Amino acid sequence: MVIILTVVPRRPVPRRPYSSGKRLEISSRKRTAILAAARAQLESNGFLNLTLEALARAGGVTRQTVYNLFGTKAGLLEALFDQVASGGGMQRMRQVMQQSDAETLLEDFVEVFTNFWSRERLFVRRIHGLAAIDPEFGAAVEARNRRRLAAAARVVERWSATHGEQDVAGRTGRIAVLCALTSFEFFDVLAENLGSPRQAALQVLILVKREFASQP
Amino acid sequence: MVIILTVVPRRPVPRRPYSSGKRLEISSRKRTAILAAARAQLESNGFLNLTLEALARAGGVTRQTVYNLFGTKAGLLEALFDQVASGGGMQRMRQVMQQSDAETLLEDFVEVFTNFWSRERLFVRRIHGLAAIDPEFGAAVEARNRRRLAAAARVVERWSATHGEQDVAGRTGRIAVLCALTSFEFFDVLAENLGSPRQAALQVLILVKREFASQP
DNA sequence: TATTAAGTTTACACTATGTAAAGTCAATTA
DNA sequence: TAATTGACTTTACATAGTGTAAACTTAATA
Repeated sequence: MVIILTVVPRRPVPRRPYSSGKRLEISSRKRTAILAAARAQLESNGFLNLTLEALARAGGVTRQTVYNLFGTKAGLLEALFDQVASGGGMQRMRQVMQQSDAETLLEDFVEVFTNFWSRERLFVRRIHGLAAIDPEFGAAVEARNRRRLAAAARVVERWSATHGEQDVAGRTGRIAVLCALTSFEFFDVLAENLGSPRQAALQVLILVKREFASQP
Repeated sequence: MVIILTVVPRRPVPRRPYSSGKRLEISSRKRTAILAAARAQLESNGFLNLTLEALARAGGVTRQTVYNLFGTKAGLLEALFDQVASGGGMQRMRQVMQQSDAETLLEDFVEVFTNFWSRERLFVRRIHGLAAIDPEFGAAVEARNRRRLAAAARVVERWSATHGEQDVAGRTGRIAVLCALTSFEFFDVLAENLGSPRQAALQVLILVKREFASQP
């Protein structure tokens, strides 16, 4: 007869409330420090040489603390990804989409992305690279791209409504082109070849306007 | 007193010739099998889950054989990269660049790349992704991109010569745009959004032609 | 002042890369 | 045909990184 003992709870049930405060602040500061270190490391040395050991050292904590805060390496990257995306000006998208004038909407749409790609260029390059080599991670990034596609669709529809043109086929094509022209990958290659992100942003706007001025 | 013995040579100097033949064939077949397995693995499961152990199993050899043949994991990837690049139709570039008619040259230039990106899409995506996350590997890929930039420059110059237009500033801008429009990254995003590589290739050609028809 | 939770310390299991050296065996050559 | 050769295997080991577990430390809180 086999007797299986129940697992002993590691942390006893608390018998009186304890909502931290100062301790949570310290914890949060460490969290921020680790994320900052991860970002710097990722941008300078790339992903393959990014070790949690070095990260913990740079953040002034132990490797175990990193695991306590983020669970796994992938979890840490996700957290970093979210932090940059939310803090990087992507929330301006909402205001922009409220824009009523179709022409201004288009210009602002382009500007929001070229701005973001420009400021977070190295970081986004690494993240998208990671998505390209790893299917699992790629799925997470693809979800965000779909949101951009949806936004692009609304921009095109707004445009078509005021300019009263384009059949459905032409419209979907235009959405795809707008999406591709405002993609990070296109921006990055363009910036590389033109020598500066500023020039690339201008060029993207020119190409987008040309696309919308064309008659299919 | 410490006595250090000299290292015994592991493989004695051969005292009679021995140029294999059939054995080299077997070796070469195994090499091919390993590369094929690496490619399949890379395309389906990505880079992070690519282990030399699984590769060796798939190729029907030992892990040590992989090391004998390719040195390291990076060496194996380089070999695979070279194999695909040389065998994938990239050598057609030379013929294309001989083309005298500027219009046809431009069209063929675009076609060579969209063809290649189309056929080797997943593979190139992984390789470029790897270049994006790892600075060291990135340098190797960048060298190839510079070659494409040089080729694009020649195409633009040929065009400007026959069409007798464009100042130097306009020409360098056009080179950058041509390069960006024919880049893999742009093609990949476009194919994703349009639903097929075929459509993407057509769209790239349209955009390139529009760029060259424009007056700056 | 006892309790609580965050963080540290220490230890371990597991996986993967890379190196080293002895052993196997079929193809080659004298 | 028999010794030689070299590609491959087998076995072993070193190193590095990820991830888990549990006991211990310490400062903030009730």
